[in-house]
Amino acid sequence: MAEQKKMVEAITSMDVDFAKWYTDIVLKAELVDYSSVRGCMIIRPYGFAIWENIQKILDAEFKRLGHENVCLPLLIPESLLQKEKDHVAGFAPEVAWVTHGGNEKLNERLCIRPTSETLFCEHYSHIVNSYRDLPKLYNQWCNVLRWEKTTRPFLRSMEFLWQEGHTLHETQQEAEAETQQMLNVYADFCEEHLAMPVVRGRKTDKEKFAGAVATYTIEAMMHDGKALQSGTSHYFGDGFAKAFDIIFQGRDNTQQYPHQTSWGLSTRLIGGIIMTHGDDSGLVLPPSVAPIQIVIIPVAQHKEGVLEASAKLADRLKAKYRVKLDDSDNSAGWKYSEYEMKGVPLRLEIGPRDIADNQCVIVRRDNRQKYFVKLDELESKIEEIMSEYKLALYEKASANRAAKTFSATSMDEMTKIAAENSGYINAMWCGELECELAIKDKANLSSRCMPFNQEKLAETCVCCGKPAKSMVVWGKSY
RNA sequence: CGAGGCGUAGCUCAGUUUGGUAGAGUGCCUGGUUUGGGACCAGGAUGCCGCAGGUUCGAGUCCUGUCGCCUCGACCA
Repeated sequence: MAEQKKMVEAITSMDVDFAKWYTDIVLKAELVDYSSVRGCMIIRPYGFAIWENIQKILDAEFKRLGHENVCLPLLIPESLLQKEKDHVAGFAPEVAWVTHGGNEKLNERLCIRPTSETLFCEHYSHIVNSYRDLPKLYNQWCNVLRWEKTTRPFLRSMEFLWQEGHTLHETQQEAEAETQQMLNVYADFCEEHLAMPVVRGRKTDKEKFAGAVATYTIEAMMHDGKALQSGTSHYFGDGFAKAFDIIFQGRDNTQQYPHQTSWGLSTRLIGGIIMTHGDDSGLVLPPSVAPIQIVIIPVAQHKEGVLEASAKLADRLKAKYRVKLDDSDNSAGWKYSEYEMKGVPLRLEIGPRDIADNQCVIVRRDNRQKYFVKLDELESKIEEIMSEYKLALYEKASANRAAKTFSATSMDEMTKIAAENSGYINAMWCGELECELAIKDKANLSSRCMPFNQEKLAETCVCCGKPAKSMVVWGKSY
């Protein structure tokens, strides 16, 4: 493994100040710029390209599973938002209101969507009449706004981009299966495309979505041991349907309420990618979503034939990869640092010596390992290196998670571990809110989820000692 | 929303204690030499000192207010 040396003095080291390291990367890799509105970020081309790649992959998967894209309004009338009482109670503190149209005060305030359940419900109530109209499998890619108190680029911005799937089903079983299916779509996407291992599980009642019967989540662990809720999928039962009068005539000729789901994944995930794979030289991107997968850097480019050879390689690789040839006047060393900052998975160097030997040099972003590759076998070698690279990212992230996952069977043990470490603590729980609050109070940990992969660590609740109902992953979250 | 920190050149910041010509590094532009890990030389451009009031002969500096950003808590995708 090549020596890991910090090349870029401009970034704060992640061990010194992880939060600062994060903002340094976000700005210096040109993912975002701050805007003049608090908490709202400008997503720059390089950052947006990552999102577009995420979109492309997920959108294809949604459609493969039968979902259709739609576009609903940005504004929600207050009366509509108010219809489901748990939902409005959950979101009221963080909605922004439009009160005027031009100079005229509106009769009814309009809320800027924090999420679109209510809009989908209203629409569904118009278009669903029969079981033959079901299921409805809609999704939209859009922006939403939540009046957040503390904001950070990607991780928690007031306005953010996401997709929200909203589906209606004839039966509970179908809706529950949809909820699980979509959670797995997210989880597989994270693991296969983003090289981010996730824990799949269910949220406790305290942590679940406002108005949901059940909320499922995928939790990723960041490099500093904190958890990031990276995607959620909710089962609503027929609560929203009742509140919004969505009624269909069933196969048995009776009036019935459909069962509903929603699921979402946001630009927050980009923050997750940064904090999962990044290092002191900058961003480290998984190939699936990297805007540039291979950067070609001509060495001694003023010498005859170098630029021509570089351009030829770029054309050749463009058939299969997102490639950039940097023939700017900056020195080769400058370019190395620049594209490391930007997390480009592979760097291809080609100079006079390589041309003479009919080869090029390929360098991996994650460990700077160098490969001397004959041009005849370029594509096959790149494929090999790329898949090793991707695997290495996944393994590094898994190793970090394993090293920072603990378990506890008593409160003393739990508080001690929490005080000395950052990470997940697995512990048994009785299911009572009281204990959840007590754990927050004593160990400053919140429940991240009740994993589907349960392990019986003890018979009793870590907090109260009463019989335990499930194992919970506890931690600190973003 | 609580506690703390910060707003001066594109960026990072010094200058504020003790009021008196607006600074450095980096980046940017021009020309030349370089080019296998952020090159070098020479020349050049760039400021409503966050904003609004006030004190003063004079304010980047003092006072009041206000807006914004960052960090840590509380709340949340």
